[in-house]
Amino acid sequence: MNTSDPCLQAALPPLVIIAGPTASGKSGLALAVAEATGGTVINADSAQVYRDLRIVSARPSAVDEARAPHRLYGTRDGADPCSAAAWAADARAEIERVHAAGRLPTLVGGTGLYLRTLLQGIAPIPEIDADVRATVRAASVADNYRALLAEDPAAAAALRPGDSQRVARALEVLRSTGRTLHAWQACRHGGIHDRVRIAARVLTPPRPWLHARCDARFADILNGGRPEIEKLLARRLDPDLPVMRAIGVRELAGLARGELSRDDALARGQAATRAYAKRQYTWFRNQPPPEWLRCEAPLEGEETARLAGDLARAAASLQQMAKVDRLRR
RNA sequence: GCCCAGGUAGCUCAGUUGGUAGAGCAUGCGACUGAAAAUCGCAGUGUCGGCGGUUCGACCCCGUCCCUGGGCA
Repeated sequence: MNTSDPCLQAALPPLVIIAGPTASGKSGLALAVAEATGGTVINADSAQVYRDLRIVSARPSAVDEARAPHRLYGTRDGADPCSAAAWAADARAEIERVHAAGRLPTLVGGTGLYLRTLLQGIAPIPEIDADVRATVRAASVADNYRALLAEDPAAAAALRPGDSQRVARALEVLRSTGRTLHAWQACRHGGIHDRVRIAARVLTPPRPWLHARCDARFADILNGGRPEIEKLLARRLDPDLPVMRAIGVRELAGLARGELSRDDALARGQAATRAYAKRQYTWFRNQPPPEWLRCEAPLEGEETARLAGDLARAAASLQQMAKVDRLRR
């Protein structure tokens, strides 16, 4: 398909994207858009995909979910780790399904890497051999870095010696596939950015406002999340699994085991939430394309409804263009 | 009232046999190609409790006062 043809481009189906830091009001905005358009909300958050974390990941409530269709929330078992590529494949399928039903998909979430993988694609690296992975992940960063220096010096030179995650990834890709990560990354597969028309908003509210919301949210999680954490702990999952590393899990687990006081658990969880929000500000400030519009106003009062109206209108005009184009043909 | 231990970065604390100070966390900035709520990198800040003394020089030694915690009464 020649996507440089303006008529064909206009026929591309619309996609709303809402991104931004945690606790910025994304979910409420997505719900408002879905209600205004009869659309479907699709999760783009790496922790909200896990069934085990409803309260701790601040997933939309059952009441919210009843107001509009929600997809990819709590669909994955904690023992089954998600990944950027796995999520992108799921999201792609959901978006196609929603478009096939003639509805508007609204992607909402704070995991920048997931959104970028969906839109731009990712290197087509095969699954890592389980034994290779287990060996690499069990070793210390220092040992892995030393090994990488010997096995793939170029990769080692490009990474910081303390970057445990990336050092391990580079090493396990090389050992499992026989090719370097750099070689794999020469191409990207699966991106859908040229198959949809996007209306995107990045929420970047004032930092003090967001910090207050982060603190209040974690206080709620601490109060309400204990049963959920006890169930999760009873599963005795590998502590390196993503579910176990989600913000709040370590703090609530420490409290449940009596290793942390309530005040310490609260302070640590709030700090972790704020630090995470900071990383998201940095990502969304610098990574998305310039046509993703920013919204710096705090989402409170009428602001959510107003922004939702904007997005619904933007999506409607994209949809209208596609319909007119189909009639012409 | 007496005795003891302390008062150093926003917080918790380290330190200097006397040469004006440092880590973790927090905060800010940044990176980010398959566990990303992950994993990393960089940066700033101090009247070292007040006042006085000794000294070429005090955060460190001496005196005194204030404050905090503990003990005794």
